[in-house]
Amino acid sequence: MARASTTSDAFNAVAEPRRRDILNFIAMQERSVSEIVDALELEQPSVSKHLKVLKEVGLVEARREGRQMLYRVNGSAIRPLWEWTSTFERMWRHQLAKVKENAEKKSDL
Amino acid sequence: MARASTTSDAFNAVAEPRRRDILNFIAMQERSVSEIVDALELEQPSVSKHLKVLKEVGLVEARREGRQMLYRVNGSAIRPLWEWTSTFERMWRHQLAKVKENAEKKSDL
DNA sequence: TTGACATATTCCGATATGGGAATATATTTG
DNA sequence: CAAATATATTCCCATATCGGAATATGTCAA
Repeated sequence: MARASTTSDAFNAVAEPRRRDILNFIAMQERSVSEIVDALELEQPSVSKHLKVLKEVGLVEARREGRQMLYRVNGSAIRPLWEWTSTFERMWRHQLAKVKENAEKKSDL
Repeated sequence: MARASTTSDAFNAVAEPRRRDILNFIAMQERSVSEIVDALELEQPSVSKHLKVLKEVGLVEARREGRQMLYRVNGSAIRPLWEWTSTFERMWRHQLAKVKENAEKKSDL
């Protein structure tokens, strides 16, 4: 076997930095392909290919308007990622809390 | 160019489902390699290789105890992932709120 | 030292990748 | 219809991957 396909799930799709850039750029507002091309300074075919991957895993949706295709983020598709990371974020906070606790103990000496 | 290396960052490292399984398993308690092998029913070399990737990106840390190596999660290394996904989680909640709002408007008719 | 146990590394092969270049498709306009 | 604009697809290739199998390294115990 080789590495899992980029379209196998959201985790694999967002592993590519350019795809995260695209998602960031269209997060607040739907954007056409050429707007993405201009903003991120990527080749148009490259952007279309990345969008295809994002669409296959449900991270973006698109609608046509004239000759343009307008892409928008489907926030809910990132949910599994957020949920998974959140369990570790809790750990991270606990660790911080412990460090703080210890620091306060020391300062009591 | 090909796909970015799995060791290029946490996003790529975590794209592999088995590596997430490993992180989940050792999240609450540090574990030896053989405990991971037994729990996840993977080959030992496979586990060692996955752990190496996770270690290279700082997602796990290890210490030796006798012949065993005990691995633990470094929660803070998942932070960037959590932060990135959080921005979209906010969007997701907004969308939900809108849906709810509309549903309430309708029920007022 | 030798053997047993625990883990890490190396070599292999099939596979999917992302960028570049070229081209195809779709839509509007004249 | 033809030309122009916007986007999508295809082909090629260098590269990194994951699993499997075999082997190497490290540590303890007798």
